[in-house]
Amino acid sequence: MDKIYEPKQNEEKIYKLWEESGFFNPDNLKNCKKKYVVMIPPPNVTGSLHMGHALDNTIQDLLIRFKRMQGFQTLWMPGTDHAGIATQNVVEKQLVKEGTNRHQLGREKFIERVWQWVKEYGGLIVSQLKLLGCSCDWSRQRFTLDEKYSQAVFEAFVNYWKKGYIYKGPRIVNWCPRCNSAISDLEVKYKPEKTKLWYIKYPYEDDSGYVTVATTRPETMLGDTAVAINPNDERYKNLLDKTIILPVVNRKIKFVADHKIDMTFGTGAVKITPAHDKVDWQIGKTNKLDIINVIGTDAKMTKEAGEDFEGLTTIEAREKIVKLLEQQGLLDKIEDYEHSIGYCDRCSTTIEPIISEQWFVRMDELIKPAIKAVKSGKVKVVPERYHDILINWMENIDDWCISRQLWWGHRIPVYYCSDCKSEAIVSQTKPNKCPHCDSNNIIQDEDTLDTWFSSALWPFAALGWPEKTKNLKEFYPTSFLTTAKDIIFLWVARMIFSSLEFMKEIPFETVYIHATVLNVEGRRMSKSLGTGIDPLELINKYGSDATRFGLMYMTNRDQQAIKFDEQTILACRNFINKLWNIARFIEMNIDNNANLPKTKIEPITLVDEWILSRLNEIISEVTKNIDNCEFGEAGHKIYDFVWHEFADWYLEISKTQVAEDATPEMKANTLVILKYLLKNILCLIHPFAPFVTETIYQNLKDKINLEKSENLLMIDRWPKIEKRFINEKIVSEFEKLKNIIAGIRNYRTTNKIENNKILNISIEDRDVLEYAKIINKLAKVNISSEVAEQTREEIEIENVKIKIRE
RNA sequence: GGGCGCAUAGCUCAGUUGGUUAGAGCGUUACAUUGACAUUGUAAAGGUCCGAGGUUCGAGUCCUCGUGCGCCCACCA
Repeated sequence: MDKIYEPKQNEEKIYKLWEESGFFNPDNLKNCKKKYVVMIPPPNVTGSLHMGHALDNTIQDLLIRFKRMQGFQTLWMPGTDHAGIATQNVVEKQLVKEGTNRHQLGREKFIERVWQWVKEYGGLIVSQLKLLGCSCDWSRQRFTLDEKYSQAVFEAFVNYWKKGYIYKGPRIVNWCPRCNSAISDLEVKYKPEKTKLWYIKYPYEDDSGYVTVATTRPETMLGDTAVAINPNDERYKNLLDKTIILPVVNRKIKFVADHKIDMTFGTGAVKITPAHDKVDWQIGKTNKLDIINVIGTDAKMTKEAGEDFEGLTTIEAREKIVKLLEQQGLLDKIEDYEHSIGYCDRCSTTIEPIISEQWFVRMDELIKPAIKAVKSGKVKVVPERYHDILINWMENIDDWCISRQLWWGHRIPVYYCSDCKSEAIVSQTKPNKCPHCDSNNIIQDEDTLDTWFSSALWPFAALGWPEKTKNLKEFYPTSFLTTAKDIIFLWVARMIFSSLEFMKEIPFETVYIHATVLNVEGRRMSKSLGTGIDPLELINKYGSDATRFGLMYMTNRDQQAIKFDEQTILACRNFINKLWNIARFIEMNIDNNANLPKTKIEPITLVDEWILSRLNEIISEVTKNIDNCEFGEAGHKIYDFVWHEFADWYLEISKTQVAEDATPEMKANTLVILKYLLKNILCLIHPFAPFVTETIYQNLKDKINLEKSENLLMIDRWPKIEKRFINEKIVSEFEKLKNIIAGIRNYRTTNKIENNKILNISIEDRDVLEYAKIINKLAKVNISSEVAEQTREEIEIENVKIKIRE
């Protein structure tokens, strides 16, 4: 074994060894009593490993390896997501570079192009997960646009349709003019922006005055069809019957009363544009107002906006209208104002609320069992605080807009007859002819489904649903899911209700929402801002194990953010190396004493008993910590125990126990304990740092195993707690000895005693004298029990008098 | 507007049900180098536990208010 552990020389080799062993695949794990299943949050096929993935997947691999060693039949199901908008965007950008676009290419050719891209680059994230050491069952890997998976998606759609949950209709949606598609509420990100609040006078028809409305978007007034006030507002109570003349357009509009109106904002009177504002749309609906679309899908003013405005951008129209109002003396005042404007999560284009025909899933019925499952704790949410957040969202859920005007994705399985124009035909496959008129002039709906519609089915569709596959039967429901908090609603909630709908069963028992990895300044890691740290660089620099261990070391169960500090990874790299050298030291001692085979553990000395007790306490605590998602705590305990108890104390003291003057019995016993400790430590560390532990194990398995064991550490048994070794009294007694040694060391330093000088001291305490050999070695002293005649100084540690002689 | 989280050493964080002298890693300082490891060892310095009030024999820990930072949700015209 080399002096220093070199990750690069071992990681690839070891990963190959694991893969070839077949034990990532649960079918090859024999004699398992229970199952443990984790579905990977399928990364976007366009993705490249970032810090969030590194954390997310380290947690999953840690648990899978932990459970596998505990004898569970473990399945970690991998896959990638076709990621509608993201992937389409990537390929569209390529096309722009080539001087063309998707419309020139046409739908079919474009999709072909995307598939080509996926085949060429889609495997990147998977190869990166392997570098991280992920023990997924790659033989089961799925892609959300696989043929079989697509069938599941269509099955789900048809199912919802048959139950009356799916409807198509005009509704106000968040429209991204760049993507040329509707997006769901969850895909809109809001940013505060400084703007103006324009106060506009709307005159009454009878010339008796005017009502002033305040707006941030004067251009939308072209589509106004009412002015709303709060029914309790005294100021407007007697004006409700008045007819208003909408300036510029000169349309007659009326007052409506609605409780949604905040009397304290602006003038308490609000212009209502049902076609271009969500609230207005709702008010329009309850009051049966006309809808006038003045902004088109290209974010430009439409024909309905009038010929003076048609074709203008919203900003141009705004300027023109403000000018007109000013000329007509209808602009009351302009105030500075700050409010939030919505942007497309994918491309940061300003969202335009417009009315369009979209497909929706009615949520009121579907969500009920999901709420129940979470409330009852059948699905356990960790950390606890997300429980209420999730419930609250589910209880206030809106219908889900599932159609996207994209080409890359699952095309909506709805067909229309071009001849008889009868109602839509919903079918998993394209019908040969129209059931009404027998025409074979059938066309499919142009839209595709929201990517999250398919991801929502992941826990069971990836296992083969709707077919009753062996996989589905064996591995559903799953055990654990972990993900970032930003997709709790987008994904987690939707998996829960989809699973309850189609499987009549929860998708996972526990969902763990881990922290977000921020940089050390507490900012979001972002590629475009250059504030990110690339986990692959860390793996390259410090090794996969150090990266994993470091990430776990800084993760606390309930924390919401991790301020990522590279120093921790460095510290963990050193820890990995420490472990390596512990193994080297033990190997050296085994080799030096090859003539002393022994397999029974019989602690002789206090230190023996102490380390055995401590190890078993640590095993017990770490096991509990991991089961409770307390990965950081488990990591700290392992780190501290291995380095600062086992290496610093036991290993140092063991040197006296295997020294030449030690009895063969003492030597043999010490060796057994060293082997036992090393084996157990390797097991404990393996889920955190699989490569180095497996490397050491492959080097030393024949030397350190006390009983029959597996060829791979990966499938070896998780340490069993040996209660007989736990002894608190011994531990506190050893603590006393440690303190005495530390006290003498401290005396040496503060008195500037040269490092290589052996200090003569006397101790009369008989209990302490028993450990004279150890104290002599570790504190560089020479203890004598005789009463000292010449004493330079007397110190007292732990009630033990220590006389320092010349 | 509603909700959640955080604030402890120069930096990143632990601190369990309130209980002696508040801990760790990194960094800093001093000393140590041929037998596991300098990616090391030993020791040290370093803290008004954000502020104010309260409960208590006792508060980093519990309560109230405030300040600063971060996050989420919402129909902020």
